Amino acid sequence: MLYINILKCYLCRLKFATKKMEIVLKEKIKEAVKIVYNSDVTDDLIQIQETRKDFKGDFTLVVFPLLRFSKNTPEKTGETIGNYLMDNFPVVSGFNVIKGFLNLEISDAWWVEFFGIMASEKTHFENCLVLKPETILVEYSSPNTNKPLHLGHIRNNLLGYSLYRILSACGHKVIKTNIVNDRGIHICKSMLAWQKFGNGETPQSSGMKGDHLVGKYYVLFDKEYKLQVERLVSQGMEENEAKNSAPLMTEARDMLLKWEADDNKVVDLWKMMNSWVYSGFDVTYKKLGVDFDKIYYESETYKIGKDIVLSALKDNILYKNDDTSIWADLTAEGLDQKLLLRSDGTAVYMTQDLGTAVNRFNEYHFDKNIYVVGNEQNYHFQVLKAILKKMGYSWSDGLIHFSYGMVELPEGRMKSREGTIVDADDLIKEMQETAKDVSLELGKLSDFSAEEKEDIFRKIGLGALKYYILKVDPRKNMTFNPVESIDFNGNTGPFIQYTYTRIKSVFRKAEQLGIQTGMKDFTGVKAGPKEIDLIKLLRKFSETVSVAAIGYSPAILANYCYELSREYNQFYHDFPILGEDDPALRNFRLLLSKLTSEVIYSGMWLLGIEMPERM
RNA sequence: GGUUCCGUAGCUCAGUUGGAUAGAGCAACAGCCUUCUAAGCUGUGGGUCCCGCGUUCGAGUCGCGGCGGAAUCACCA
Repeated sequence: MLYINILKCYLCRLKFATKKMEIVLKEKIKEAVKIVYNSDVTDDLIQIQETRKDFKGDFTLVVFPLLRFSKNTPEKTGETIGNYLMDNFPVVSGFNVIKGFLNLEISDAWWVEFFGIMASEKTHFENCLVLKPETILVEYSSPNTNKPLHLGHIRNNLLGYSLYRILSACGHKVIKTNIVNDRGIHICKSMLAWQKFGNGETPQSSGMKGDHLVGKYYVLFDKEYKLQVERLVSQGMEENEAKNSAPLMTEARDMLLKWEADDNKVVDLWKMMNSWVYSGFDVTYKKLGVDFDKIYYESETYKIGKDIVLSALKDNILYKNDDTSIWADLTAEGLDQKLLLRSDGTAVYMTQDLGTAVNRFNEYHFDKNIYVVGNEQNYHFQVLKAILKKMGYSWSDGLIHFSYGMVELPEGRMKSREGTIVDADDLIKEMQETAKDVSLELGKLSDFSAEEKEDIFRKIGLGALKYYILKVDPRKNMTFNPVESIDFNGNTGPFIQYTYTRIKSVFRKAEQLGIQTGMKDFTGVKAGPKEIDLIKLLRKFSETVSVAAIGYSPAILANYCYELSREYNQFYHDFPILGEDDPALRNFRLLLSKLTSEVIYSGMWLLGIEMPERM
């Protein structure tokens, strides 16, 4: 009899260990209700959640929904079900009922065994894989070529790149794309200012990064233009008219027309200045650690957009105004009229986005096309989708605007006029320097070469910056506080990196002492509550990745990494690892540490954050 | 005015499909380095979850109505 029980117990562990405990419990509880109350329950009535820390137990059944079957008090019902599980499901080692909550205790041995299975999985992403992988385009960055990247772009790039890694980890085929806004009146402004005031200055001659040089002339245009407007207003002209007829503005508009007419001189200037900007962007992208599989240029897609608009006009999907401008009427969709081609025939932003979307679909036949674009463009994407739908492109349902919030400074929005734009290159540099200062003060890296040290400072500085931005829910506007962002304690990237390096350090020490690591023999180990807490948290990794993918939220993953690091540090503080005399327990703790470091590494990797081996 | 998003501790933020006494970090104060990295750990204080009504066994979470903030509604991108 005893033998049979042990065998039964063993079988049920083996069978259930690889499944999710919640699912198994659900089945067992269904069975309990069937047998004890002679009723069939639907899945949604059985709510299992992890037991809150303040109570004893591992999983909790909310019994309120089951009262209709038991026709009894919550306490009695919980007790009945608890007793049934105790008798029929050996993994349950105890239970208690508080109010309407049945707290189930899972045997420590089960957790240890489950941990063994987790530790032998090849990758930690195995359980994240989706059944039906999709082809997903992720568009991010989308810079203008008239000024350098700033803090807002950093959030955009980090979100886009992390989204790429998270979706890929779930088995999707993800293509990273970037659309460069390389045409339009704003580009002409920089070009015109350079032509007029530049005296042939180049990145080489000035020693300036190309994107910064071009940005300088964009600002200069604005300055000179404002002076002209002021002058006209003081001569008695009305402000709006002055803005329209200021010589610099009319010249810029002329230039755009010439550009669209392929005027050689203008196109050559445009090519030269854009190439400056691109080489500048490349440097910044590289520093940020982001890249792209395919780069689109508006200058190449706006004509496709024009063709699409003209053909839709022929099909009477669009209409022509008296002044020959072309519009979409979206009032039936609850939106407004939208201009698609100006009366002079030139394209607008929407025109080229239509072109890009169609172009992309023809190229990739994507299931989803995710636009990582700020929430200031919510309306734009609503309109884009509506127009494509109207034009009969059924795949427009797969267009997703991943709308993220603005980055504000403590004193409000960044404004170029007030010079409060936080430049991407400057910020990266500052973060690295701060990392350097902190590291040197702590003085733990004295045996490293200068080059190795710089690499560590870079990882820490960027880790701090990336984590600071990614830990916030992408949909929300966030405040960037320059003082707080360089804090390396608490809920920060460096804290997580530090936890990782601590574990690495344990293994280095083990090697020095000749202690074998990676031993999976820990039979009979009695794990403590802290260790089981860690196992529970590690177990949640794959689920967290899935949730982050479905919700398009790297923040969920970032917060998970933090929680795991905190949990591990508590464990690390209270329990010896290498100092543990019992070899089985030492093996167990070593493996627990190893798995933790791997999960932290994987989680941070999905965020695009590099981990130093020492710090 | 229309549409969308947001409102949680002094500050910055968590809070998976509605669940128990709402959590972290920073800042403040008090402890812990002769032992695997103190970028760590432990403790104390700090809340009208914007307000009201509703839905129900149960609402920070869902619905409606207010209040407050942001974005947008361009022949700019």
